[in-house]
Amino acid sequence: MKWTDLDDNWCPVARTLSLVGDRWTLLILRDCFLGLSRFDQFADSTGATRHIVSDRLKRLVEAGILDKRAYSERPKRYEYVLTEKGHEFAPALVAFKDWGKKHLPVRRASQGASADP
Amino acid sequence: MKWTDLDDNWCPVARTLSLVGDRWTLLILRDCFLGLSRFDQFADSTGATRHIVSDRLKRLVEAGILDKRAYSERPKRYEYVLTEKGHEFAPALVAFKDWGKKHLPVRRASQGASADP
DNA sequence: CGTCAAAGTTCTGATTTGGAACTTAAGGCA
DNA sequence: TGCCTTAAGTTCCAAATCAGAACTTTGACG
Repeated sequence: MKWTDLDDNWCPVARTLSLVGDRWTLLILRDCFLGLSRFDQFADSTGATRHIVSDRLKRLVEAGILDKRAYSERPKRYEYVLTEKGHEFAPALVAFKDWGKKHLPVRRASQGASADP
Repeated sequence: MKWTDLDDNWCPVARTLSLVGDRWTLLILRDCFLGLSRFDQFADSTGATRHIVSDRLKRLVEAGILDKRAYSERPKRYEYVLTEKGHEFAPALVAFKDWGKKHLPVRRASQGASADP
């Protein structure tokens, strides 16, 4: 079974997963909530390949979770920002964050600041 | 980058995703909250292949999210139940459910009952 | 004995991913 | 002018993962 087949599942959790149920998509969304908005930022921050970033951004825009808009006309440059629908996804990421902080302590520092977003 | 490399990321969301950041794992967890506990139930309910179910249950048990225990000695038969750590994952699934119900209405009935878990 | 059930494991071919290089369209600078 | 840089992707191939079906094991049932 392909995961996109879940999009008409009776269960709302399954439908949500058909859209955002993979790690890179969710990491990109996390980045959006942290204020990142550009292609290279997502690629650098998540560690996903450019190929994956491209694909996932496309999906998120199609789904109406992100809005793709030009912030420069010449040369054409785009940024991705959360729509209202996207913003409403916040509780899920907060739940992930809370659970991770409580149950998955870091063993060693791996990268980035130790800020607490 | 492999997704298991996220397990020591500074971000708790990333660490959580390194463990449960794939659709089948999250669907299996949903099933646990719905009261399912056996291998074949997970396979039937999620539509994942037995191979995947086997792999994901192994991970979840290793992570201390599920507890594997025999409910029959002869023949040996096992069931999987949420640990306390697993139960505390509920808010994340509830957030997914709420978001899905609000933003992803079903277009056609695909399977199962229309209950509202 | 033959059949069934549960819980997996194994096999093979298809799909997805990872990693790196390449493209396009300017801008800066020497 | 020519060369370097940035941003946002796309393309390529090898490697990893997945889907689907069949097979295994352990015992119960009739």
